[in-house]
Parts: sequence; C-alpha cells; structure tokens
Amino acid sequence: MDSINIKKLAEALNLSTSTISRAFRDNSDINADTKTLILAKAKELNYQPNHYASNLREQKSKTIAVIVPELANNYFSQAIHGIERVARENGYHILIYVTDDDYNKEVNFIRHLHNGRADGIIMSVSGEANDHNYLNKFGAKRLPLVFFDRVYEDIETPRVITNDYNSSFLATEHLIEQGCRRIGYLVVNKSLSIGKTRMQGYIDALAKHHIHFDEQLIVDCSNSYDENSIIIKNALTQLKPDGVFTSVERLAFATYYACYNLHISIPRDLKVISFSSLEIAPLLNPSLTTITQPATEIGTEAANMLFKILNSNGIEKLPSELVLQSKIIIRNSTLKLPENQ
Amino acid sequence: MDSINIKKLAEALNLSTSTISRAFRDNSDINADTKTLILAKAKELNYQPNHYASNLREQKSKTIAVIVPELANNYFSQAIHGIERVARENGYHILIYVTDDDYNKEVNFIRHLHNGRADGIIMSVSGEANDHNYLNKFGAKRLPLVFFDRVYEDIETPRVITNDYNSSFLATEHLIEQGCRRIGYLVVNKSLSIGKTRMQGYIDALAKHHIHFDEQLIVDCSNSYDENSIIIKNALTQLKPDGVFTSVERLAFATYYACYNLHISIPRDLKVISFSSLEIAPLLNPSLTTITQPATEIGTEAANMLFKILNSNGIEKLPSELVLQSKIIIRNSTLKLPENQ
DNA sequence: TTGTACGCGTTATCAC
DNA sequence: GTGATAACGCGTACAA
Repeated sequence: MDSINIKKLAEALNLSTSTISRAFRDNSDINADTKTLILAKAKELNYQPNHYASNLREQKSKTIAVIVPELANNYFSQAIHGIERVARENGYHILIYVTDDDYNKEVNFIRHLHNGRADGIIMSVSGEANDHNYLNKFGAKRLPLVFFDRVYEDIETPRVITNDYNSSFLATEHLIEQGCRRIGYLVVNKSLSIGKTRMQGYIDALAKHHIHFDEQLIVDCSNSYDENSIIIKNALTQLKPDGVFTSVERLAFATYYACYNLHISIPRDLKVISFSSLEIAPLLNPSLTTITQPATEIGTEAANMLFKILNSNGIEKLPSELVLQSKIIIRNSTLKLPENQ
Repeated sequence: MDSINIKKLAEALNLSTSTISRAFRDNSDINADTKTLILAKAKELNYQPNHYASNLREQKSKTIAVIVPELANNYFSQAIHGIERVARENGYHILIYVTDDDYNKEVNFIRHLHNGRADGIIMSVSGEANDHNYLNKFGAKRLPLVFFDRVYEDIETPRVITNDYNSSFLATEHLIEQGCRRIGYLVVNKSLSIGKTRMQGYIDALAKHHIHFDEQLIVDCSNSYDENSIIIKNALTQLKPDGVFTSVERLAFATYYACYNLHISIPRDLKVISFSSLEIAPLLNPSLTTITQPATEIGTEAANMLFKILNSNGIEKLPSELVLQSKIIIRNSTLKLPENQ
C-alpha cells in the first residue's frame, strides 16, 4: 500500500497523527498556523481522510440511501434530484437502489443497509403490498426512515405525501364537469396506499354528482407495457368510457397509444386526466390535463425531514407527516367540445 | 453501543470471531454445520458484517460512483438504470452525484471520491469545457474511470459513446431529403465533445449536398429554460430556417414551444429532428423524429467496462472505447408534405 | 497546543 | 476445522 494516509502525512510534517486529524475536524483546538500548514501539505500530497476509517471510528456514514420503484420516470428522477441537492448541502452522499417494484429486492436492500452503510433511508415503496412488517422487525435499531409518495400505512414513520385524495376528487369532478358520465379509473395496484387513496377520491366525486359507481370501470393494470396495452384496449372497447382518470403517468401514455390505435379521438370521444410530473405535457397530442405533483419539492422535503431526524437527539417531537399540494393543470385532453360537433 | 457485532455473535455461539467471519466468506474452510448454525443465529439476531469495518480491512468499498450533469432527463435516468442493474448483479452499490453542469462540483466530487469511498467512477462530464486536466493530477492513484456519452477527449480513459458523427450526418441528410435547405443546428455547448462531433456531421452533410454552410445557423443555447426560449424564438424569426437539428432533447422541446408560440407549423413551416431518448416521442404534437440512443445499454456497457477494469490485474489490455449505434426513427416532425399544400 | 495510546468491527495469518 | 492476534486508518480521551 503506497497510498497516502494520515501517518505518512504526519511523518512528512514531523507531527503526530492526532494533530493531522485535528486539522480536518472543525471542533478541535489547534494552532491556526499548523492547521494551514497541514492542509496545504495535504492538498499537495492529495491526502484525504479515509472515509471508511472515519466512519468506522465515528459510527456514522454521512450517507443516505434512496430506494425507489423505478428510475426511468420523471417523478422519481425529479424527487431524487431534490434529495441529492439537500444531501449535498448537508455534506451527505446518496446511494440509489431501484426495486423495479419487486418486493424481495426492497426487503433485501433494507436489510442490507442495516450494516452501517447508510445513516438513514428515504423510500417510495414497491408496488407489491405484501407483508411489509419486515420493517418493524428491526425494532429500535431500525434506521431512520422517511417515506415519500408511496407509503405503507401501517408502518409508523415520517412521510411526505401529496393531497392525493383531494386531487383525485377534483380530477374526477373536472371530468364530470366536462360532460363525462362513464369515467374509468386506471390503476396499477388498487390495494397500495396511493392507488387506494386516489380511488377513494374518484368514488366520492362520483357519489357527490350522483353518478353510479360501476366497479367494472376500475381497470387494474400491470407494470408491463405490453400487458397494459391489451388491458387498456379491451377496457376502452368493451366498457366504452367517455372519460379516464389514470393514477400514474405511464397509464396515460398507454391510453394515448391505445386511442391512436383504436382511432378513438381525445378529447372528443374520450377525455383523459392523469397524475403526471411530465414537463412536456403541453406538447402531447393532445396536450394532457395533469395533476402535477411537486416532485422535486417532495424530494427536498423528504430529505429535510430525514436530516431533522438525524440531527435530533431522539428527544424532540418530530414531524410525522407533511402533505404537499398537487396542482391540476387543465389542457386539451379534457376539453369540452361544442355540442354541434 | 448495544447493536450486534461479530464479537457478540461469537459470544452467543461460544465461537471465535474468526469462525463467524469465515461463515460469511465463501472461500474459507469451515464446517458446513457450524456455518449453517452461525448463519441461522445471525439472521435471528439480525447480524450483518459491518460494511465499513470490512472495507477498511479489505481496502475495497464495493461501491461505484456515478457522476452525471443532470438527473431530470430521460437519457441519464435510463443510463443510471442500466448502471444500477449491472452494479447490483455484481454486488456493488452506486452513489449518485449531479453536477448541474457545474465544473467545480465535478472537480470536487472526483477529488472527494479518492478517499476510498468508491472503487471506480462512471461519469458523463459537465458541459463546461474548462481545464479538465485535474483528472490527470491523480497520476497512478486515479480511480478507475469510465466516461459515457459526454467525454473529455484529452483524458485517457475507457469510454462508451455512440456513433454521433454518423447519426448527425444522417439526421441532417434526412432533413435535406425532406426538402429543407436552411437547416439550423441548435447546440448547448459547441466546443464540448458531443456538441462538436454532432456539429461536424451536420456540416459535412450540408457539404455533401452542396448546401452553403451559414455559420449564423449554428444557434448557441444555454442550460436555462427561459434564455433558450428567447434565443430560439429570435433564431426562428430572424433566420427563418426550414429545418432544425437539435443536439439535445431539451432544445427540441424548446423549439416546439417556440413554434406553438409563433404559430410556426411543424412540419409544414419547419421540420425538426433531435437527439432524444424520450419514450413518448410518438405522442408529441407532432410526433418527433428522433435519433435515439440506446441509453440503458450505454449505462450497462459502461458498468461492464468498469467491472472489467476492477476485476483485471492491470495486466491485460483493456478495451478503451466502445461505440454503440443510435437509431434514427422518422416520425411526423420531419414529414414532407404534398406540394399543393 | 500537541503527542500517546486505544478501540471502532472486521479479516488474514499463523498456530493448534 | 477452529482460535488467538495483528492490522486496516482514523478520532478522541488523557497525559504532557
């Protein structure tokens, strides 16, 4: 091992390792001159305190883990972007784990992370709603954990979410106002928190407007592009909805493709509204009416929340839930056309 | 510190720490029965070998760092997705760093990473083409580094790129074949490798078809959404191009917005082709003709390349450059309309 | 203000 | 096949 370490640097300067060490910690007493001397020499020799040695010593990794179901998705990219920024500002690094909506991967990641590799976890849970009590198994030793967006409701941990119920209610109401009476709800997992809450908003909006709730119009989709294509085409031809509310962006795209294919005109024959963080929703054909979540901000706030926990002494009362507001942005996919059309 | 460690586990089983350690390494001699016994107890007590201690001992972090200019971008999300998968399959974790195209951040990240935190780096360089010789300063101690997509040409390190020159040539030629004669090239940084190579393809295609190269038609854009909006609107109204080739996706979107705004019809008044990894390019209005890079595969291959280096003994000759092929997918934004239109 | 010495949790080496 | 022990690089009591 010929690489530089604290001992070599100490020798080079005729100082002890502790003095060197002190030069790199802010809190220690050290002569200002020796400190600058040390830092200069350190830069010259390209010395940096070894991260693993420090962390072993301090039992802190200055690293947080981010676990998401998928990456190739505007929402999660933006959220991670927000998390990354806050982490960096706090001197933390982030590890990324993608579950591909696979529950087992999620469990493995979490278990693995409890080896000291990360100080805390920010997670949006996988789509499979199996027994997730595994999170409680860690007991008091569980790493600080913050959920965002997709949460397990029965796990007690801080979370950052959006006003999904309300947005869904308003989204459905918007479709009704635009003249829709047979409104489909497309969802990937209706038993998962997010799909469930959004569905309830949909159901209640129908009720408010005295529209019969037809369970058939709840369309269960999957994570597979090909499967969804078939499912949605069938739903459109058989159920003949005049409006569709999709719980995730991907299903709106799939609906568009299906409509192109079946020569169903949006918005004339079918109106579409979707949860989506897509920045180019205005460029779609037709432009897509969206419920836009503040994705970056959700990431930022989740990170802030985690740091609040990490910096607390476990004494203070911590915030347990933060609800951010989504915005409905009306575009052409839900346009009400003149009657004489 | 009441958390579990190897010593406690050893005590609980009346064994020595070495035996415990052996149970977790595959190569060691150990009685199969004791091994199962140990692993069972470990699971029961939720023991996991401490990552930092192992790494301090072994001088390996089993972690790779990924540095990208931005995250909220399909291309990089997909690339990271590919990297993540390969890393996980190899038992590695990935750290993510976003430079926001800021050269200083890039330098800091790289320098910081040389403290043992990562075993290797996969990077797409920042847009600023300053002095990047800093990478050579590390000399023999530089971490294994693989570039992808955006590279520094004067740094000697393996890289995964696409056939940019060729794609650009063909893209420009496609516009010419569709009848364009005044073709603009929109670029963020024409001195950066990627912008330069793509520009050369553009220039040579013009030459081949005996179209005068007008330097004015090279439009220098920025990373700011608002600035680009102005720049592009000006370019469209003043230069009156009949075709536009954009070097990055974002500029194609900006062009669309500008056209909507100025009531310029695509493809009638202006044809647009762009580098883009957008999966929903067919859903745009009009659907966008793209040069699609195999983003996920680029990530995968970059990771494979890095692992090849990490697993080599520095003896074998290593691949230094891998060129993947992009595909031009023709859609409506470059449609040639009937003459009598 | 600086130096000495120990321990963080693990694994490799060497005995047995 | 298993146990004792030193070492990885660093930070902090404690001593000077």
